[in-house]
Amino acid sequence: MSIPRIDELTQHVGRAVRVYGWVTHLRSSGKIAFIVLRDGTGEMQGVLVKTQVSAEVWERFAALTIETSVALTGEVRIEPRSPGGIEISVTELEIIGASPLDYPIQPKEHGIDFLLDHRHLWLRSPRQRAIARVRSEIEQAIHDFFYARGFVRVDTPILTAAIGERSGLFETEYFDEGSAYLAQTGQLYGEAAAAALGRIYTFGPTFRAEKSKTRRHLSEFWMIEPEVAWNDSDDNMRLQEEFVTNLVQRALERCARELSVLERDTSPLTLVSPPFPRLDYGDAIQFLKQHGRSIAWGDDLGAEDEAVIVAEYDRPVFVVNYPREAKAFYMKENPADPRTVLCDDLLAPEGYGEIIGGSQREDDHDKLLTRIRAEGLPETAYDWYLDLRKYGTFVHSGFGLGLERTISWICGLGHLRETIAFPRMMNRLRP
RNA sequence: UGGGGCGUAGCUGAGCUGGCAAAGCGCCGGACUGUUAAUCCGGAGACCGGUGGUUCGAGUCCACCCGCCCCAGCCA
Repeated sequence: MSIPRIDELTQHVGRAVRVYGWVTHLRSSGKIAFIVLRDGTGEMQGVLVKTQVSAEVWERFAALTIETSVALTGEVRIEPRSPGGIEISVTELEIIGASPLDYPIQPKEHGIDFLLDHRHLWLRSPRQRAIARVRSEIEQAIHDFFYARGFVRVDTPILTAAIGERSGLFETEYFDEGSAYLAQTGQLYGEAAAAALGRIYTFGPTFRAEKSKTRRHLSEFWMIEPEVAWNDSDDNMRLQEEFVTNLVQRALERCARELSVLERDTSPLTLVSPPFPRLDYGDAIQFLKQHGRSIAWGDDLGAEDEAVIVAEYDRPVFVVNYPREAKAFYMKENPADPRTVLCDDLLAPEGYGEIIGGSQREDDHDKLLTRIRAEGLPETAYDWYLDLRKYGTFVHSGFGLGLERTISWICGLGHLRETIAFPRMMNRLRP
């Protein structure tokens, strides 16, 4: 007897099979009973008729509960009335693992706190499965995109000395070396790798100990950070718009079913194509003033400011060349206006905000050292980073794409916490 | 960390100016041979987040504490 997965059942019509899975739904009408079974690849329905099964099987059905794991044996039929379109006439029903009556997740509304407390079980529900599949598809698309363009994937350390940016760090003891910190970015290591390999990208978890409680922040999130030797800031933005367009297209092509489960209106996504508008920071400030925002040159853009800008366009928007003080120390001074740096933020439409931060990197050794000192950063921690400018400096650029923010936008979600299997937030370390 | 909101049955959630704590889902018992979150009849299940206070009387008013949600900041 063959033991197909549910997504393979159409190849077994007319034959008897055994299918393993979890009971997601039970219905009974006296002498006929239905079991909806889920195995991760799909859903199907088993039907039992009392007069056609043994008394033992009928009694076993009566004992079934939601999320019991079972094996159903019977002949496969095409059946339009079945969820999944396929049905098994059950002749044998084996209970693998019983499930008590208090299974907490019901097919109804629950509060978010309750759901996150039961995240390990919530993952089994259709919406969460759809999001997980979109995430997996986008991750694969990322690797495919860079592989096709000759990029080398480089894995950067998670335990680091104090380097990176200014926001909060998670600290831990590290042998005799004092404190280690969970990485906020792999970028600096990516720059070293770019000098060795030309075009690289990193793909890994990053950590921020900021006490932020918003729909757009997690303590642990995954970031994709390409770094390309000899790319200037314009090359960098062209790579970004091509990359983001590619990911959106991939989701539209390969995740139509999942996006439908998520009730995502895909029409805004179909508009995403290069080139994305580029708005100079100074022009953005002018624009915001004209729209009644109280903002001055030098200020960073707030969430409301971003929303006003994004509302003007039907696709992601670059805001480029911010004032130096608003940005990280490693960004290259803008030759056309030294008050600013060669950088870009990519703002996603529909209120999703920043999904990418990118820049050309400062390749002048002395200017970089001046910046490190001006920010009061520990100079000794950056000696190796300065070496990249000492031994054959090179024009290079890169960016960081927030995976969860990108998934949240593509799936049309209200909060980052659903985009990752086990989200880490300031008040949530379990499950 | 600042501003706003919320906490009532396993879950969701009414409860007005203080006076016997709704309902739905789930669960239990019963009916039903094609159900789709099945339907119909019956049932159990609540020290109303905690501590103190006001009052003849507090889920309701007050103080403090705890927890959560939303917004802002930080950023991806």
